[in-house]
Amino acid sequence: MNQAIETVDQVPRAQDTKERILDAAERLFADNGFAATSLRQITAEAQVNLAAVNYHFQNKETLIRAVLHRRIGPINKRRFDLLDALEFAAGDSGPLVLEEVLRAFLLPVMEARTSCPEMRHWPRLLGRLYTELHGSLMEMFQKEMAPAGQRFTAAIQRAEPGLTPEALAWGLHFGIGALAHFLAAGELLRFISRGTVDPDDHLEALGFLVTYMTGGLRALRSQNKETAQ
Amino acid sequence: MNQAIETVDQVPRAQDTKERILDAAERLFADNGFAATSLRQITAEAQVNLAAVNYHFQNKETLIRAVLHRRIGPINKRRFDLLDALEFAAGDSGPLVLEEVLRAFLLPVMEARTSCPEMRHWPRLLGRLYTELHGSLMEMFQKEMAPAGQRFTAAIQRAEPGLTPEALAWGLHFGIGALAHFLAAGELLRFISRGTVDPDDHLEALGFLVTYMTGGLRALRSQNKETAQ
DNA sequence: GTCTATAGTGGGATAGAC
DNA sequence: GTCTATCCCACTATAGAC
Repeated sequence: MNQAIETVDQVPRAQDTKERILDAAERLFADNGFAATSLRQITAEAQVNLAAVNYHFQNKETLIRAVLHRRIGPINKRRFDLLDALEFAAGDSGPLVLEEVLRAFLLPVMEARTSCPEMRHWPRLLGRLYTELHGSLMEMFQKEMAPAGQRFTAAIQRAEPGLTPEALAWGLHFGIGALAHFLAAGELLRFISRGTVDPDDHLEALGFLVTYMTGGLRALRSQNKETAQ
Repeated sequence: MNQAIETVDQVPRAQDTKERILDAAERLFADNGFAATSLRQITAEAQVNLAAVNYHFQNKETLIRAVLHRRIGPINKRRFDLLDALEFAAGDSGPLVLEEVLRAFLLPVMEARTSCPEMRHWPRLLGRLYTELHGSLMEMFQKEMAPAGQRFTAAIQRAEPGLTPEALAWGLHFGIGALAHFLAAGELLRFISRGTVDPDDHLEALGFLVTYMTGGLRALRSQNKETAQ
């Protein structure tokens, strides 16, 4: 009742304009990509005036930046919480388990789609990000991801000491690619599996991806031992 | 000498207009993506009149289709030749080696960049393809890739009989993602590895990717055994 | 088959009233 | 902060001369 006092007849304006723009942009960018989404589509979906975009954000690039920035922090916060718990449990000298480290990295992205509603577009958005962004946007993203990259690189290193830094970089890159491709083009999986796999079951996907990445990284570690002579 | 008789002062017109458009489009699509590349850029680079595009191809979508179609055949031909050789060597009942099957699938794409000049943009183009194409274009690509998909799925199945069809689909999907991400965003690898890895060395990449995919698929096979009870 | 010219559309951005 | 109206630009596609 209370909440209605100030918003009678304002149903479509319940949220702040700025946030409504971000919400609409997030969904459209995720579904259609950055280049293919026009500001007009965004303002139409947000039920907001076209000029509002240029008022609240200077231009389209800054809007993209804002859309990404809003989500990166919470996702990485969750990652760090999970990794903190693993490291605490392992103590100063105990071992870290590769599967669990990878799960801590991947779970926040996977669960985003289902757990909290306002996060549900992030996975697809992330999938698009890697192939569509260039220049300053990519640099901005790399800067925001650098701390997570460093902490998880170190954790994987600790879990699998046999991995050289080069092999770890390759493995991480391949894993991110597998993740991004699944998030952006999960529907292909329906085709590949002839309908027997449901790509919308993200927890199942998490299990398969953790297994796959673990196997891939351990194989890179073993190969390295062999060629080390 | 002979070849100059008819082409004096025709240096920029040495090639057929249609093919020059395809060449320019291929490079620009690979570098900037499909949506972000304009027909004007293409005709400018091809040193061809703007209207020529709509004369030789009806519209932009058909041009994209033609660019893709021109390369898929030869790549898959090479794949089949390599797989034929493996299957011949293995005979009717002998085993296939997973590493070799994957190498037969990946080598033609990797070597495309370096071996024959006119193929050098295909890898990046392929990387873009999976995340940028929709609807009819994606269907067309799937249709052209279906035979290769079926043959290699069967070969992997033969190499690793323990893999369930579902696990194989997941593994293949992840592997394609790793490949596409490497091809489209290889520069990220420089960043992740802090400059110690050169993503332009495609033969090195092939080795790492074969190892990674092999390890991932074998891990999926083992996991399946465990959960089979 | 190749060109010029242009139609027709939709985009990002802004000026200026309210 | 919000709106209308509009500028200016780039794009795809086509018409029609040569």
